[in-house]
Amino acid sequence: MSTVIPIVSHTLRAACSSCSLQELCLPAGLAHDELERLDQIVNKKRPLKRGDYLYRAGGSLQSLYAVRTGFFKSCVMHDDGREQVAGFHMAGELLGMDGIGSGKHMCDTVSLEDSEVCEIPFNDLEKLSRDIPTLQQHFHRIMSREIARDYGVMLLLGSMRAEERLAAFLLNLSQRFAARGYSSKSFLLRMTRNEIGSYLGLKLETISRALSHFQTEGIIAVQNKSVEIKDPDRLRAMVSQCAGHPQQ
Amino acid sequence: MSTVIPIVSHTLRAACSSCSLQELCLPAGLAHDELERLDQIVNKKRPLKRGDYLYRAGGSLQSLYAVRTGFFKSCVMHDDGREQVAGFHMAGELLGMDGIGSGKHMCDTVSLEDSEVCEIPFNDLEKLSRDIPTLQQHFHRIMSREIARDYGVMLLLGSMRAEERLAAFLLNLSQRFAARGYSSKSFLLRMTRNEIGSYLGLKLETISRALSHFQTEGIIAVQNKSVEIKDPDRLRAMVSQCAGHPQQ
DNA sequence: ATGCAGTTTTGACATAGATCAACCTTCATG
DNA sequence: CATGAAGGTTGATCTATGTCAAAACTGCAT
Repeated sequence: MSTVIPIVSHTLRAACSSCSLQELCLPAGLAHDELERLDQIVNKKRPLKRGDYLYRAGGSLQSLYAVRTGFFKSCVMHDDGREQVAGFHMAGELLGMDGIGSGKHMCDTVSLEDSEVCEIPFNDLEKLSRDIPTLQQHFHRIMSREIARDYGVMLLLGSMRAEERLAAFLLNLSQRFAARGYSSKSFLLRMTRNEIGSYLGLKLETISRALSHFQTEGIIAVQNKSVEIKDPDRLRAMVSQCAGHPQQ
Repeated sequence: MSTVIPIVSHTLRAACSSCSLQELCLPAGLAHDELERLDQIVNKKRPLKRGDYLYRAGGSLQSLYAVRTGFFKSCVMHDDGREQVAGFHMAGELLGMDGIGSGKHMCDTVSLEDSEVCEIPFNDLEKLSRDIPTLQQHFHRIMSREIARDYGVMLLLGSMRAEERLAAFLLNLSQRFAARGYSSKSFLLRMTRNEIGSYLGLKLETISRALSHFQTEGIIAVQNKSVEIKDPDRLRAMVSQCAGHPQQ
């Protein structure tokens, strides 16, 4: 008797209906039968290894992607090669929305650790969201929240000093881990100091110094990629009222 | 014979179908009968005077607004009162999309000159866009383009030097005026140096010095609010290849 | 285990842009 | 037309953060 090993294609039907990220992700709020219709259009992509590109700037946009596991960065690039990290993405977040307007991706999105994504063909999503108002509304909310997040980053880049920016960044990560059921106090930085710096508009040395400084102040404990937040209140205080906030 | 002066309510039906901004604005690409259905839900609001708020951060979001005439700024505010201009808006642009996610506006939007807007009740827009795929697609493109624009601002704030930022800003204004049929070479700055500085993450003195410098270089001519771009190529060159681009 | 490339830390020094201050210009208002 | 407030320009100085450099650490690949 021989065992038949089935040949699987690269993409498999995903199952939003049984996914633990349901409530964080695109399907949030859908009824059971609506979920099943969403399952019909969402594909699970083969896993990405660290360093793999999910998509590249300029490539034509066919699908959006939801992070199932892992961690990503999105980078916008200047003509001359300067690169800026525009965001970090974790489980449940939707990627690719910047490319809908032009039909082409506007940034590179790269896996920072072994990751898995669900692929959502965009035409199908538009079609389905005409039928399912809850889905339509939720998709609009997700896009809008991306705009609101971007405004926050502008505020950070435009009017906060180095240590405030880093404090805001750590608090933001902490919150997002908490929302996913991980510890808000203790987590791993999946990205390098250089990538943090790029995101925050600072140089890697500045990030390194600021982390060291937070540590000597007893606000956090860092060792390599691992961070423990010891005094979240002081972190929060740094962000909101940096004494008269002189800039630069 | 007495002339009867009709009492008009504050909001009147708008007429996208006969609006000259049609192709820049929400109705772009709609067929004639679809346009008429859009007209049914869009209201023209009473004019705003310079300094009037279109909406305030924290206020509940009921409608999006399309700029019909005039000029606006959007400001995000920090807890401690620091304020950052997140964008400037001109005719044909859609405002308020940042608030859909939370149901509350995330920024203040203020008229910088006497202006008029069309009000688009958001629930009606969602409903109508389920019926009119072209409208749905176009709305998605508009939101996406706002995200893409924000990425551009992040790049600017995170990795460009003062004069590059200002050059990019002037070119962006120039382009947008051109798209509306105005001169791309010669226009008025509707905002103060302080507001430009806030948007670009710089101080007003820096803006003033950079403008003066561009002028002595023969790249532009400035007098108060009026700008003439004399050498757009050099402006473009400043943005894309600032010699090895050391940062700050 | 060993070596090597990439990452991080830390120090010394340089500088872009902030801050402070004085003065000038423009424009709205009585 | 006079007056004052807001906005803009310019100079002198300060400082946060960038730049450069060296050394230490980490972890993958032989």
